[in-house]
Amino acid sequence: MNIDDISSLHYQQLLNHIREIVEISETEFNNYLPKFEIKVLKKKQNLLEPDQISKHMRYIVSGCARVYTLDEQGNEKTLQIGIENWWVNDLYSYITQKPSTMFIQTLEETTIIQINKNNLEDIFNHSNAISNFFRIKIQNAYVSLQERTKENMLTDAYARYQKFRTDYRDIEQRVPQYIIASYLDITPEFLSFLRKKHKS
Amino acid sequence: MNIDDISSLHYQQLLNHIREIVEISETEFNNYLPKFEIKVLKKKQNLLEPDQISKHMRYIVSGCARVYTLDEQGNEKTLQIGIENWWVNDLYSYITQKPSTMFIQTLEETTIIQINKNNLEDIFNHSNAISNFFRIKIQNAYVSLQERTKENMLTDAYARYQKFRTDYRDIEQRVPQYIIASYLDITPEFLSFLRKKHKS
DNA sequence: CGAAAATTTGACATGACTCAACTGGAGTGG
DNA sequence: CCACTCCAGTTGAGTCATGTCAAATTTTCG
Repeated sequence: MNIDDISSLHYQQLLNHIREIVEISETEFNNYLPKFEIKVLKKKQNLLEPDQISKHMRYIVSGCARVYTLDEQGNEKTLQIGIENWWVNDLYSYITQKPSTMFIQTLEETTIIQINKNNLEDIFNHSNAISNFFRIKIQNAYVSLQERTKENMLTDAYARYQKFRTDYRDIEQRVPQYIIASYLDITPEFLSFLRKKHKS
Repeated sequence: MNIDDISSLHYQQLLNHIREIVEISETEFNNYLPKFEIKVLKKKQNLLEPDQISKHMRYIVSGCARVYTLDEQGNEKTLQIGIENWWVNDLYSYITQKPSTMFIQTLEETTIIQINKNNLEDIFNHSNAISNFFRIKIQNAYVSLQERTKENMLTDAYARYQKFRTDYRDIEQRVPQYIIASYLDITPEFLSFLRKKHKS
């Protein structure tokens, strides 16, 4: 299998992903293909760093990445973790085109497909399907984030941990515990303590 | 001024609000007007209650409302507070058409304009402007919610209170302190304590 | 195998909660 | 227009969830 075959597999995966939500023909999609670019990153590399402006929408083909920031004491706070078929971005920076405060970091060797903001907006003007796809995606992202906000307000750390384990079983096994702790907004020590306490 | 004049003022306000974000002609907008309905509510009335399905997008013309839910012990947790020119909804229930867990409650006498989901989706199919308007609105809502999530993770209760006061000065003066506490995810007693402690 | 990274442990500190009592206004009815 | 009630806000004592820091242990990986 040569490089082009592999690329075309990746694009096929993206097309299938889009087709889970909207209808779009392969020929139409192929028109836009040249605007999407494939990137392969090693583990622990950054797709975005603080003070940079997020210029792309990014889709994970394979691998794993997270969005995190630092508090004043330098502790990491993870806002999002994504695997295959997730989109990862700092939408704040992408939408406003202002400098980000976030890192987007790969947690494994990761392949992404990304598209530049201007190019994507061009596509929005031509394609109702793509435009609808992203509207629905953002809607869904909003709803999950609201669910998470609610969870954070309603339940204690252990309940949140359990929910994380059931909702993201596949993620849990692939990322170190200190990152899960930083996603749950607790210290690694406290997560360790909770695991021990509830071991049956 | 008769009732129709007042209604038309309200619709005019909505049009101006939409025009802050997208371009749309008055004639086009007038086509959709019959689908929007005006409602006036007294203080402390509910626009939505748990187990109901949210069937409308709701725009506040005047007054004030909040979205909140209850934890197991029956404590109120406020997820959103809105005043004139805000949209209030439980998007989870609206988008999925599943039963809500939220109350949407007026905090003052409040006038809203609302539109039924099916009607709004009809409009999406006819009007790129309206469709874009809502895409952008939801994007912005996502970004603010992410900012809030970040704030909650990064800063302590008093910092959050201060930020609330500067970001929403107009809201702060109109809603009781226990509701602000429930928005900040602290108890009213603790907010009272913080205010005293930092009084200069 | 050895070094670095991740996890666990334990002692102690603290931010935030609970509960109960008290204070002070705002609204209401007589 | 007073008296009463009721609700929001305040106070304080005691408690609990979670954090901090430092050291010990285990795992990962070059």
